[in-house]
Amino acid sequence: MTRKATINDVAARAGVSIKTVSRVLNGEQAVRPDTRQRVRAAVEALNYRPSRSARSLASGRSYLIGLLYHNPSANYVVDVQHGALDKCLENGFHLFSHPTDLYAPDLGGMVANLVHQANLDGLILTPPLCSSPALLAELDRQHIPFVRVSPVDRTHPSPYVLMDDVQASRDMTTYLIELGHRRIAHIFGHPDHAASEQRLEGFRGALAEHGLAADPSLIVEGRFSFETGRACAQTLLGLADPPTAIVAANDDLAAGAVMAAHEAGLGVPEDLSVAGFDDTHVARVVWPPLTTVHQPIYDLANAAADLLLKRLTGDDSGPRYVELPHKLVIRQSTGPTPSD
Amino acid sequence: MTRKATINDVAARAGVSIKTVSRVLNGEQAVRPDTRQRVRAAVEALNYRPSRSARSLASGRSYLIGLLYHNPSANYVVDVQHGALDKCLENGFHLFSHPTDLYAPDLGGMVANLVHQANLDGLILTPPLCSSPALLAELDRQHIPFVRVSPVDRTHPSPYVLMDDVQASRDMTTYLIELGHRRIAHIFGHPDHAASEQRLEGFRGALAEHGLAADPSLIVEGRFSFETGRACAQTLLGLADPPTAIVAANDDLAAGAVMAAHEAGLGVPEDLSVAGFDDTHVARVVWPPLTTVHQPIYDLANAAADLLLKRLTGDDSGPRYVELPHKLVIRQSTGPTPSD
DNA sequence: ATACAAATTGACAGCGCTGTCACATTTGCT
DNA sequence: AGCAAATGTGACAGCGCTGTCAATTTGTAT
Repeated sequence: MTRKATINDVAARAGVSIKTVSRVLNGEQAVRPDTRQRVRAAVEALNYRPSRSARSLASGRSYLIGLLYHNPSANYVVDVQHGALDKCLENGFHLFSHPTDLYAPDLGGMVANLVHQANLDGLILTPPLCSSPALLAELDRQHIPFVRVSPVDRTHPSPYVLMDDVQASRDMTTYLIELGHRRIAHIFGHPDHAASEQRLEGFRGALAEHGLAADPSLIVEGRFSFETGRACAQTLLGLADPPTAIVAANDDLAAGAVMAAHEAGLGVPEDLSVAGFDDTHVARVVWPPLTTVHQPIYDLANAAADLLLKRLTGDDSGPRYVELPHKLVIRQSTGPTPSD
Repeated sequence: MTRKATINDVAARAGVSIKTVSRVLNGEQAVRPDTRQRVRAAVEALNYRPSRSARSLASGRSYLIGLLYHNPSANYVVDVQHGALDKCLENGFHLFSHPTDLYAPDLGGMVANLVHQANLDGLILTPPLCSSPALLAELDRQHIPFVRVSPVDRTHPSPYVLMDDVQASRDMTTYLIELGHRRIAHIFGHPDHAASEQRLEGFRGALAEHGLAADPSLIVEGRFSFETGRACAQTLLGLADPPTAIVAANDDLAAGAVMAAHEAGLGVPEDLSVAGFDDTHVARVVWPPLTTVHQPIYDLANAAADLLLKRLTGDDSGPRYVELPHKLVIRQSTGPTPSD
């Protein structure tokens, strides 16, 4: 292996100046097709890769974007990472994933510091970080470009991608109603995650549409975790008139609810239907496998990265936001109303 | 917000040359304490952060290390990432996580290309990548420094961190034997993952130590997945003389086995004990929660990064490898032999 | 052909840092 | 006190690329 080729080697081989090589590499217009072709060939022949550091030092941009998350679900995180990473690599960027504490006293400052230290060109914010007003404000103040994944506040001018949580929840609830359920409970997600509100809203909407009363005792607040799901379900099942179905705000909660049913000697779905949300790994690893809403996490992240990169490269022609479709995944944790 | 401070600003403020600032920043010895102090104060006052690109361009190093994985378990991946990232940040490095296809035709070339393109200073290899001879050979050939997490081949000269899989498996099996089990099955992990062999070895060792015969029909090969665990357990439970306990090579397999037991109408642990391995999220999310071996993934990755960074910064004084302790986590999926 | 605008291309100066090497200052000894 | 050996410090030349701006070539309308 010889020394790594530099732009000078390419220029020499193509018989042009380094500036022209630079032009070709950066897709600038003012290069004649045959010159462009010659440069491309030289790049190919030398297996030349521009140095990120040099390019970054000279241009002021780092070709690095950051993905920030504060999320207990490893599957969510990994899917988001892959979606964003693939798009970045496709465009010659790289991705830094970084766990970030939503509750940090000076969240905005921390993040801004991270951005400067690593010299990031932009950020992808996932829930619940994307709904921290303090963070958004600080990023705006420092002119740090960012996109949001599944935000709730659609008024902020930054680009975002999302799916329709309200509609997805409404669909799921409707599905259960159509199975014959009348007493349907909801385990609320987590107060920090604005999506929780939307899932509740969809739940209520479906009930209302079908003329079902919303019994307040059938709405209990979890924390997006297995343990809280279990506790909430225990509460629900201990009611004088317990529900025959539960719509949980995510899969972990649903898994906890399934466990509580088992513990109470109830069969799922014979005695109790349980629906999850997100279609994470867990949904296929509990017994019975969960009926859930498939959230296109990879695609959301991919689209988010796309939106951000377009901004960074000065292409403002595209849309400011992207909405991706959800899908109901019917598995075995839901069934008809118990016939007793 | 004014323009970001550069090394020149710091030097001016401290009344020294930029070279001296550079010395202080890089912990070089030849600087008098009071000078050092003055520089530190200036850095502090200006909230100065060296530019990664400039430093990297000038020094040839990138202060970036890569974490490569090919692993279906998101929890494993996320834990490894955090362990490595924390250590990197602690040392002014950054971490670049990258999924990598073990089966890629030219794995070595792909990785070498990635390393050059992103200009990585070194790599952390997780299983099963760390046991690809072709990959190791190519990295050696290109003089790319790397450390391995949980390797099996201890003869390769690269540093590594691991826990004792054989002993852990032996401990788990012994635990089941002490609960009274005599017919104990093993669901083998995945042929690509060398740890599988070790877990099998520990299993066999424990049996032998207690004078128990190893019935070949009680050892079935899974693929570290929920689905294969379920299928394997179905096979085992269909045997004329089925086992009363199963030691699975990871938690997903164990979760699948639990599901198979449920489907067969067997209670866990009343009729069948099931033990997992790794103590991932899944272990707490199935019913009943799994008895398993806690693998200190975060700590392993942290130690791996430490080993690598020490090498990179020229400190060869430390050990070449680190072994971390495992721990049995007893939950509710295991119990005494059924008394029938 | 001629003049002029437009399209291409190149020369060159940095970007902010580290490595080299020369110079200045101290220290340890006789 | 006097000198060599440490020790501490600075000047300066890049690292490989992009931005600026000027120079050159090409195309087009006379």
